[in-house]
Amino acid sequence: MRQGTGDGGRAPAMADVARVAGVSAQTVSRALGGHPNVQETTRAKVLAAVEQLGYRKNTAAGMLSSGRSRTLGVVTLQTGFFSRTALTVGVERAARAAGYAVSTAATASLDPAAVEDALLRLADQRVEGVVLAVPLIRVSRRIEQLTAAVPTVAVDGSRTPDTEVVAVDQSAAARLATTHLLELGHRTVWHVAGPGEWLDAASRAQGWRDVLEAAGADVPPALAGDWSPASGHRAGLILGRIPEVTAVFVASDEMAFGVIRALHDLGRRVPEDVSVVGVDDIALAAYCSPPLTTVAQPFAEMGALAVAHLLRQVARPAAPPAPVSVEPTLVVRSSTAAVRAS
Amino acid sequence: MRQGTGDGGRAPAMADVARVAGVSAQTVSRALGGHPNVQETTRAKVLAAVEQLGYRKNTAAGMLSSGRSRTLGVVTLQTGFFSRTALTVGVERAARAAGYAVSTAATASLDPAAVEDALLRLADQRVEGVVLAVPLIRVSRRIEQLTAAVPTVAVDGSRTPDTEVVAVDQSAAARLATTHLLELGHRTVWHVAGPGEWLDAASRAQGWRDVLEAAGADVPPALAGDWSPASGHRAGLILGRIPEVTAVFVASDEMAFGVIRALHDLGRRVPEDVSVVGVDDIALAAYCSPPLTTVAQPFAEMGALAVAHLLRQVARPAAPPAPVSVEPTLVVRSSTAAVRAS
DNA sequence: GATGCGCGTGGGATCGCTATCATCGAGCGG
DNA sequence: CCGCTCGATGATAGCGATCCCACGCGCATC
Repeated sequence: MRQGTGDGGRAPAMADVARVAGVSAQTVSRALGGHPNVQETTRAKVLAAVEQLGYRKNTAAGMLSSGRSRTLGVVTLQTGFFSRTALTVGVERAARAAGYAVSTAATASLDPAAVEDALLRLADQRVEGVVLAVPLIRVSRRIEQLTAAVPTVAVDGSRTPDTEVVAVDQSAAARLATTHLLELGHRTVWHVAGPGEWLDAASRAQGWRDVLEAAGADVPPALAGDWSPASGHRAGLILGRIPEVTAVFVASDEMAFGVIRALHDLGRRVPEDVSVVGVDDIALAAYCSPPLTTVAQPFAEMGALAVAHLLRQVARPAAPPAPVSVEPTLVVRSSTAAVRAS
Repeated sequence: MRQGTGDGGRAPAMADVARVAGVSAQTVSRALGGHPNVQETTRAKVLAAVEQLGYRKNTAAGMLSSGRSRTLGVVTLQTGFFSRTALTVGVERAARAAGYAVSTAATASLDPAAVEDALLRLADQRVEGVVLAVPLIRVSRRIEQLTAAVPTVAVDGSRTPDTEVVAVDQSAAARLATTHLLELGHRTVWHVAGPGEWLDAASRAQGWRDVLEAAGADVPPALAGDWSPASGHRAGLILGRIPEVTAVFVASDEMAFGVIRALHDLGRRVPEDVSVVGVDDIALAAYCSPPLTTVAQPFAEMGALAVAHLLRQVARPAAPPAPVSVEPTLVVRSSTAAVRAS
C-alpha cells in the first residue's frame, strides 16, 4: 500500500526495489539500465517490483555516481521570437527520442557576460552537449573555454573555435528572395536588415547585395531594424516616401508586416506599387493582408539536426567538426507582383 | 595553473577549495551557502580559493545530499503559441531572481497520459514546485497524485484538488470585447471559439454569451477553431457568407487574422462591413492590416505571479490555496468600427 | 579431469555535497 | 574564578545510484 507518493515515508530507493525483487541493488541497476547480461526472468522480477513500489530512479544520484547527466543544454534568447521557439521544439523532440533531457538557459542579451552566465548554468548541470541558439556578437575567452569543454553546436552561423555549425544558409535565403524580385522585373531591390550584431542579419544583407551586384543593379543603402514589427514600420515610413522603391526584401516576416503597414499608411499599395518579401514563414504569413511572400526556414529540422550532431560527438568525441548547411525555400504569396508595364 | 576546465584533471571539488583556503570542507559549504555563522575573514578566504580554482558547486551532489533541488518546473505545450512562450519567460525571470532554476517539460498533447509523463519528468528532477501551463481536459487519478505531492500552480484556470490558480479572467476578457462591439451599435456579436477542450476557450465563450444575454441580444451559434490562423480562415469563410454578420469576437489574434483574411477574400471589408476583435495582443496585432482591436493579457506578469505563489507555498506548505485573477485590458485599434447608419 | 572462459550476480567503494553532532575558545553573570 | 551559553569551526555519516572486482556456475577445450 505504500506507493511512494502519498504517505509520509520517503520515496523508494533502489535498495527497496532490490529487497522486494529478491535480488541485489546492483542487479536492479543493471536491469533498469538495459544492460545485456541480465537474465530475462530476473529483469521481469525487477520490473514487477518497480511497478509495485512506484519506483523512479533518482537522477541526481545517478548523475553524481556516473558523472553522466543524459541532458542536453540549449542557450537561447529570452524572447518570443518565432525562430527560437520553433527550434527549441525541434531540439526537445529529437533529444527526448534519444533518451536525453533538455535544459534551456535563456539569456536576456547577447552580451558576452550574459551568454557566459547561461553557459555556466548549463555547465553546472553537467550537460553533455550544448546547442548554441544565440548569435554571438563577441566571443569572450571565457565562452571559448566553456564551449571547448563540452560538445557544442551553433545553429545560427556564429562559431567559436570548437563549435560545430548547423545553420540555414541565410545568404541563400536572401538570394532566393532578391532573385525572385528581380525576375519580376524590378529594377533593383531595397533591404530592411536585422540588427547589425546578428550574423543572420549580416548574411542576409550580404546575399542580397551579391545578387544585385551580379545582376548589375544599383545597390541602395540598407535600413536596419531590430526584428520587431515596430522597427519595420519605421523603415517602411522611410521607404514609402521614396518614389522609385518598388521592391523590398525584409529580413523577417514580422518586420515585413510593419513595412507593409507603413506603406499602406502612406497610400502605397502592396503588391501593386511595392512588392515585399520576408523571411521565416511564420504561421500568420499566409493569413495577414496581403499574404506574405517569404523564405521558409526549417527550424524544427535544424533542431533535430543539431541534436543528431551533438549525440554523434558525444559518442565519438574525436569526430571532426563539419559545418552543415540547410537550404531555405521560397514561398510565393500575394505580396509580390510583376512590375506593371508603365 | 589547473583551472578546472582545460586540463585532463577532474573538476575541483569542495575539498580542493577547502585545502586551498586552509579550512574544512564544511566551512566552505557554509560560506558558499550563505550561512550566518561564518567569520567574514574566513568567507573571504573561501571566496578567493573558489575564484582561483574556478570552482562551481556540483548541483547533483547538493541535491542528493540535501534533498532540495532549488528548481521549479513548468509543464507546457510543445507549440509556438505566443501565450505559452510569453508566460515561460515571465516564470523564468522571476524564478531566477529568487535563486531558482527552471526546468520545462513540454507535452505534445493534452492527453492525460502525456501530461502525466511531463509531470513525471519533473518529479524525477525533484522540482520543488510546478507551474501547470496546460489546460487540463481531463484530470487523471495519477495527475492528482503528482500535483498533490508538490506545490502546484495552474495558470490557465484548470485545476486539480490541490492546485492553486493564477489566471487571467478569460470571461472578463470576453465581456470586454463583446461589450465594446455592442457599444459600437452592432445588433449582436458572433464568436469564433478555441478548441472545446480548452478551459480558456470555454470561459471566453461563456463571457461572450453572458453579455449578449444581459443585453437582450440574439446569441448566434459559435464556430470552433483550433487557435491556428487556418482554422480562423475556415470560420471566416462561413461567417462572411452570412449577410447579417457585422461583428465577430474571435478567441485569439491568430485566428482573428484568419477570419479577416477570409472576409477579405469574400469581398467584405473590415471594419467597414464587419468589425473583428481578437484576444492576446501579439506583437503583430498592431501592424497587420487592419491593426487589430484585441484584449491584451499580461502573460509575463502572470508567470511572475505564479512563481511568487509557488515560493510562498514552498516556504510555508500550510498556506491555503487562494485563486488569483488577473485583469485583461482592451486595446482598441482599427478592426472595429461603429455600425453605419444605413 | 583440470583449465579456462563467459555469463549472471553480489559486495564494497565511491561520486561531492550537506546534516548532525562534537569541539573549542571567548564572553559573562554569580 | 567557575560554569554557562553562544558563536565559529571541524569530523563523521549518510544521500542513492554506478563502478570495479570477485565469485560461482556451466560448458567447451586439451
